Amino acid sequence: MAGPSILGVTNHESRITQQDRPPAILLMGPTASGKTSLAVRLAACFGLEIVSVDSAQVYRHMDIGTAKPGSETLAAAPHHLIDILDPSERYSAARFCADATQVLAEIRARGNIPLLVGGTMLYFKALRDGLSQLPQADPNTRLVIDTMAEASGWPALHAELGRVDPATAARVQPTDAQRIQRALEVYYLTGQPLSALIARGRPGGPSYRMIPIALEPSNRAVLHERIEQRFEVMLELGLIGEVRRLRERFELNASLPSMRAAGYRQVWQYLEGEFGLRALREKGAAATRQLAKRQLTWLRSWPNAQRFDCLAQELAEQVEAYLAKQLD
RNA sequence: GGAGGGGUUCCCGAGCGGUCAAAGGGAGCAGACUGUAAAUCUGCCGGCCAUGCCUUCGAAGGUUCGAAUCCUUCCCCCUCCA
Repeated sequence: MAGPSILGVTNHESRITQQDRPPAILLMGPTASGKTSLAVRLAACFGLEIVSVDSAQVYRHMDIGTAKPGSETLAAAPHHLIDILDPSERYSAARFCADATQVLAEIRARGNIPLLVGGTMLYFKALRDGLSQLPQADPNTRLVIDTMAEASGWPALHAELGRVDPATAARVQPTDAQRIQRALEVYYLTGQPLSALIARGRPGGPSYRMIPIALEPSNRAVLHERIEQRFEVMLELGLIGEVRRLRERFELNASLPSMRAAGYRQVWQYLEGEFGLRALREKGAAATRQLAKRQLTWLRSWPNAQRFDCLAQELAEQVEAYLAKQLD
């Protein structure tokens, strides 16, 4: 099931009705930019319903390392799409689209305005632009492809992709195992090249009037400091124990999306004895800095976003003032 | 005090007379991104008036057409014997 585009603005004729559509606020920012506290404040201030856009906070029992809002916060400001899966399960952009679509409809039915908050930029984009009609991930097919890759290597599979789907092969690196696998998976499942299915367009029209807000640090070094301190606090709060308990309670392995999340992956490696506590500190923080960097790359390319310095003292007031005008 | 080993570009670490601004890795920076996205991948990574020039391989000298690579002295670090 492909998720329809519910927030899209790609449809030109829809601009006329832009003002008629109900608003949906998008609060986007890198990790450690203070999204949660700002969201909680805005929700209280404007009576908004918070919808999490976060590929890691969807997992139950992954609380410390995902900087999930605490129970008191959640009680005061409920978040949708948090704690909806076990760490042994797999989520996806498409499932997010479907889930978000439903949640947004419910919020709308209640007469409320949604505040979508998070840092998973692909999910935001999928919501904005929609997703093409494509088959969902198939574990068996992926296993087959992995087996082939082990035997002949990813460049060989890239060559194979070049035969069945030259267009996709041309834009995917021979080293990009993940995308080669996905493209081949789509082809094996449907008999159609991924590029052909994508060429049919993305279904769904815009249903909401998006108000995109981007939080960006005016000083990267300060964000880095925040990230380092926060990872340190996570360790103090027992991140290692959290992962240890997850491993006892669930059937997990290092290749699951949940265990590849920034911080979790490094703790996993630490528990496997790959390195010590000192290296864990460095690697965990570095992984988080790199995540923030990729998020910022996404944010820069987001069109028409209202941008705020997440390090500003008056951030909350600034955003409040902006929103008050937008929702007027 | 004696015997060895070592100090290399932000970090780790190769190099051991020219093909070396110096392998590789890490970090960092920039970018890509359609069901794994907190993922995956790509490029850059001493400086510059830039098909060349300048500064760099602990410091200072020396050998040589030519040194990060050889010699001398000095300064640090590590191991071992005392």
